[in-house]
Amino acid sequence: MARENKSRYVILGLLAHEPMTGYSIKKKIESSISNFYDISYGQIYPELARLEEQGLVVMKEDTNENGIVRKVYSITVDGHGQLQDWIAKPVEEEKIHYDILLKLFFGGQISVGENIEHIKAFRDRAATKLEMFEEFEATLRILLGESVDHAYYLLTVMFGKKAYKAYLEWADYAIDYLSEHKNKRGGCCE
Amino acid sequence: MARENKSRYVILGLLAHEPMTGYSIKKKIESSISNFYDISYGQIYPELARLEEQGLVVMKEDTNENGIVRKVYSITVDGHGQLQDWIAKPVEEEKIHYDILLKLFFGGQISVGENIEHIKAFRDRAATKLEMFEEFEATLRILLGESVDHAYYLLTVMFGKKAYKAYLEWADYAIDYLSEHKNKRGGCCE
DNA sequence: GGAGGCATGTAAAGGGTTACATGATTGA
DNA sequence: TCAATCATGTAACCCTTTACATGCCTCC
Repeated sequence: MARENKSRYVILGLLAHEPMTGYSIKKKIESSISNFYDISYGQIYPELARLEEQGLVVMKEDTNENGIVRKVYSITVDGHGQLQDWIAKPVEEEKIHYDILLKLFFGGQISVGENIEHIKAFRDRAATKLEMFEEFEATLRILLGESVDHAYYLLTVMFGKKAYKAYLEWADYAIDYLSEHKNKRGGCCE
Repeated sequence: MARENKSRYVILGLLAHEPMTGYSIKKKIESSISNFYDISYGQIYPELARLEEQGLVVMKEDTNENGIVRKVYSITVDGHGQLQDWIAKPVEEEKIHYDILLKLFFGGQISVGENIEHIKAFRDRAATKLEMFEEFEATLRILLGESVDHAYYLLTVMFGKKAYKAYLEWADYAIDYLSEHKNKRGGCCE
């Protein structure tokens, strides 16, 4: 995590599809991969400037009828090359970095009830996300013929679906488990 | 992610169990929560100094028979209070931040074969981790009576088990899916 | 008139990794 | 003797978030 400057490749990846402004890059990320990736304007604009300097993207000012200027960026051949190199490189090892697990690991420091509340909140979020991914899946399966990209997008959505389904099942299990234990013995902190 | 200085609470959490040196804190993390949390010495030592300055831990120099000094840190009442406050606070929303999903989202930029290779590598890692979690589970179920902490530890292990099982199933599905597509149409980049 | 979206940025601060630096002990 | 483990730290650098700053347009 952190060493590789993913933001630059995500930006290049989106520009490989179509020219965009910094603002639209942000919006696109929010509407597509926000579940797997985050970015802020504080990263996008300086990164676009750097990419331009290095010749990986080119900027064209687009003035509309009202005289408002938008900076539209397009990917160059060099940029495309670096993008492909990055995508083809071996995938970084993944790690589960969830607050819930860290806090649960130290769960003995608070009451069983508080731990259950934490898991319930997690459970609700997982349920919402699962629904969302299921809707995405339905939509995508209809659009599937249109472009090869949709197949890859679908695979990421399927990951989300299967992952959150497992998370939800775990949460139900964990809540049951702790509820039982809470009843069996009074607990140290109840 | 990032705004809350988790490292300080993880350190406090471990010190709540027993006094430790910076070095042993690192080792403990590696042998227990390394799957859910990472830390480096570059974080531990300065953080311990800060915690001491703020009175959340106290340091005692422990000189052994050879005259070697170890700095052993213990948590204070204040430290314990802040630890509990943190654990009791609502859990941060979790996000799936996996390189594999980012690269797969841009999978159309490389060949189907390369994408399959990426997923296979992911699959193998998931299989290894799943096995590891299953072994942890078996060990923990035996030790379960010893301490309340083991129950919470078990829950995090169960999460790992269920998560990686789902990841593994997804990977098998994704490999099949792409293999089929590869055979159906030549693909743009094959 | 005001809210919300479009659009572009900067600056400070914080969190975290990597590399460097050092040195003793222990077991093979 | 050599590698590994115990043990403590610093410095540079990078990535990222948050907050601030600005201004136009459109729709209600």
